[in-house]
Amino acid sequence: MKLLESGEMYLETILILQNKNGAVRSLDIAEYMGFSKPSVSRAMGILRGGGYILTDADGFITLTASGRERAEKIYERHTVLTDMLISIGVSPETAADDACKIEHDLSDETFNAIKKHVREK
Amino acid sequence: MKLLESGEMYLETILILQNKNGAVRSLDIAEYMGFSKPSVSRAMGILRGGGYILTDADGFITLTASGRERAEKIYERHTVLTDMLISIGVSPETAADDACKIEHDLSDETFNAIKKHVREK
DNA sequence: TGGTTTAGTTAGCCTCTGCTAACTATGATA
DNA sequence: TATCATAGTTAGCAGAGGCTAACTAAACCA
Repeated sequence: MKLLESGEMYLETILILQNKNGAVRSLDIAEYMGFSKPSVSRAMGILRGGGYILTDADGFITLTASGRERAEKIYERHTVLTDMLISIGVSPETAADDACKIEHDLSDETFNAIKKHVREK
Repeated sequence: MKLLESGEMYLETILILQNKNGAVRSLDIAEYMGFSKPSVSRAMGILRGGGYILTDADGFITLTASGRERAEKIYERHTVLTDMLISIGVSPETAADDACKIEHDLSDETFNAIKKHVREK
């Protein structure tokens, strides 16, 4: 099952909320992302179907191993790209916004080159 | 009228083909982008409606002033981003592919910071 | 003149990913 | 107990942007 950009955004959000609050519910995700409950509900169904998350009887959501791996990959991209942009003079807010937009699009080759470049500065 | 990412890709392609061949028809665009004729036909209708292109009686397509401005802006982003990625060690082909994906997403602030950074190296 | 190729359009389908409206199920409270 | 709030789901709409099938219209050729 191929995970699209929106799926990656949801996984990343789950990881962020999990690190911040411990437990994550659909409604937290909806509030954080500014999306409606049904949008999140459907997305969770897709992520569940793809084996990226588990939902317990009380509606609490956890990442599976593959979900966590994917979420952490995207989150790493987010932080590295944001830092890189800030380091060349972009304002923190814009840097985070733009990192968010491009973190899903870059090839591994390009991302690794950027990461290496940032480290060597 | 708001131009979306796909519209920018079409405008950029028209500019590239115009610079390469002089005259541009829908079919050239379809072939270059790997899209079907109807997809291009509809996109040209939208660009025409937005005042970005003109089509003459023989089906030849030209950019209006605003279309050219927009196309050149994107094309500049494409070349600057590609060069930047190559300069940090990304292979030319991957650099062009990734530039193509992110050229539409970056804010002006971020793009200008990247451009400045490339020039100062 | 009649058939084929070429270019473009029209109609309509599909997927993705937002949305609202309305339902269900559960738990708390008056 | 009856009501209300909270969380999630279901049904169905919208728009962007691909697609195929099938049509039109012009040009070219035997």
